[in-house]
Amino acid sequence: MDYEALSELLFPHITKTPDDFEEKYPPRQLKEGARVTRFAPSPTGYLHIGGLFGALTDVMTARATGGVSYLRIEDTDKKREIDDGVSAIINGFDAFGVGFDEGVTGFGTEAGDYGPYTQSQRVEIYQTVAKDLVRKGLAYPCFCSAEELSAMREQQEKEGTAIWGYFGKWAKCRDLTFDEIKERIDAGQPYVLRFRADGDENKKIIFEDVIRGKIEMPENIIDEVLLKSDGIPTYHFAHVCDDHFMRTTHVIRGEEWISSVPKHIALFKACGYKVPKYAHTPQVMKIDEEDGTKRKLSKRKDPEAAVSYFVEQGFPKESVLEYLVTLLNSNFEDWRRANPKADIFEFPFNLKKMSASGCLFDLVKLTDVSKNVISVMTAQQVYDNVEKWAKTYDEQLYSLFTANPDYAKNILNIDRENPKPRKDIAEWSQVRDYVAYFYDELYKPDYTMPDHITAEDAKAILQTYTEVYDENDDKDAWFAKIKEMCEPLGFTPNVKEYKKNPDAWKGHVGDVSTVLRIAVTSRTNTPDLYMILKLLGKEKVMERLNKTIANI
RNA sequence: GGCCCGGUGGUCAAGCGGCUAAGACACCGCCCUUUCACGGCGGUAACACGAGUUCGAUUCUCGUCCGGGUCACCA
Repeated sequence: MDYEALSELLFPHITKTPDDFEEKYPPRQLKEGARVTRFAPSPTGYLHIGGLFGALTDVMTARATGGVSYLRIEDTDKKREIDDGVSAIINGFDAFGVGFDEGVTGFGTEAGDYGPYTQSQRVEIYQTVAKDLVRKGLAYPCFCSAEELSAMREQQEKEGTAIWGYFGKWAKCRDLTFDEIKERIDAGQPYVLRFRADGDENKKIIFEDVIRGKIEMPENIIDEVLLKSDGIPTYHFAHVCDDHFMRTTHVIRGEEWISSVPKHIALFKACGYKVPKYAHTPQVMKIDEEDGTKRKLSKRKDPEAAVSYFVEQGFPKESVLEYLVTLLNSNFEDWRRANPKADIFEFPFNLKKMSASGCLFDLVKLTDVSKNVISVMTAQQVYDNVEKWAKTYDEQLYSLFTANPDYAKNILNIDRENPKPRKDIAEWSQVRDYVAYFYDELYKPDYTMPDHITAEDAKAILQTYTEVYDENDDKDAWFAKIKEMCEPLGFTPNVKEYKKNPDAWKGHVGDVSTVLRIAVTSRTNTPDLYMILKLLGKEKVMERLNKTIANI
């Protein structure tokens, strides 16, 4: 077989050689140990939490080693592609402040010297490499139809062959003569380009996965499709060409790719390229509500898998990132305690410390992380975040806040500057309820008093308070007045005294405060009541006290 | 079915041949406290199972079981 002639027959339009691209994309000049990583999604839907998880792994690996991370769009399957797939990905990352050093940066824009970073624009590269492979006798055209292929597969299942696929005696087009090929091509018969595998199924290939250690698998014997009938590469071939010419050092991807590593290594070797290091990450799972089993988060079944879910719920981006990094490297939480103010991307992330087993996405833990994140924000930061969130997700809250930003900030600042700030808020969507009693528009009065307080006592407490209430009191004076009220009403100002002798009193100062609290906020639990009264102002406080007295 | 990955408390996880088997979240109790929250202290709770190697296995090997992945002109 004259492979040279075959390569010209198949790729008459390709005039470049792989060397031209070697020159165009020279090895990167980076310091020792710097890693080049990439996140390579296909634009088939919204960005989901697993994607964020993977991208974070790429970006943090590059940052921690002084390397480069880039975003490559794998749009080689036009059937599955959706219209705004690329923007969904870009916007998703933007929303979470995850930035790549190179690659696609927006619709039709990109940065970096190793582009284009969109596979559909790299067809010349793939075909140049493919032509070279044909010239070397390492690839051949295959004219088998989809029907023939599925018939082959059925036959293999029936015969119980250990391996399914296009190989050995099943590879009907493997040894076609030049004339046979030419005849079919001239007849316009469609074909794919297949790799001529030379692996031995009885031999093992061993590679070192950065996360999992040694993995041993049978050599690849399948004549994998390199170029589809439209001349577009398959994932496998594009992966090899792109990660070579983009000079990727570490291929970080989901564990579903482990089984195709022998294929990829064989391809890298056939092309004469250095094999990159592989790191196969664990999958993010969830418990299936129906059967209670652990399973991979699914785009279709799990709305919370979409990154937009967290945006809608109002989780700050920092919270989601912090939580995800605790999943990535469990020593992150220790680092965070030691470096409470540091930027998350300064964390010395280590791929090797990643767990190999799949982890459940734990919303409860996220909530805890988020409360901590929000608790150290300033009132201004919280306000800005809430304003931005509410603008799209809670119009009423937005207009209440923006009508009087200072009032809102003062509310959000209650107890916030304490050495140990409160941790009430995990998601911005909770703010509405948190501030409800500060706004008449949101306030739902509820005059229910605790069971052990009679209506008469509650009325007496409130009546007395209206008489002594002075909005100019400082906190000490204010509380002193409440204590003074106690004894004449049959309550003790001393909680310990009450516990010692509960039968002697109707209750203690805490109960008096509770009545007051309920009258003003309709809640038994609130932050500092003094500040609440202060912010509400005399007029509104008196109004609520009187209404409560009238309605108990 | 073949091949591969994984399996430490409810969850995330340290641990790499000898430990009373860390820590975080959740849960429970106590303390602090005008409520709640915060904070402090304490508690319940785990090495899937069976062989083997070894003086000694959570750690190494094999098998079983369970969970996951993969075997497309999808990525």
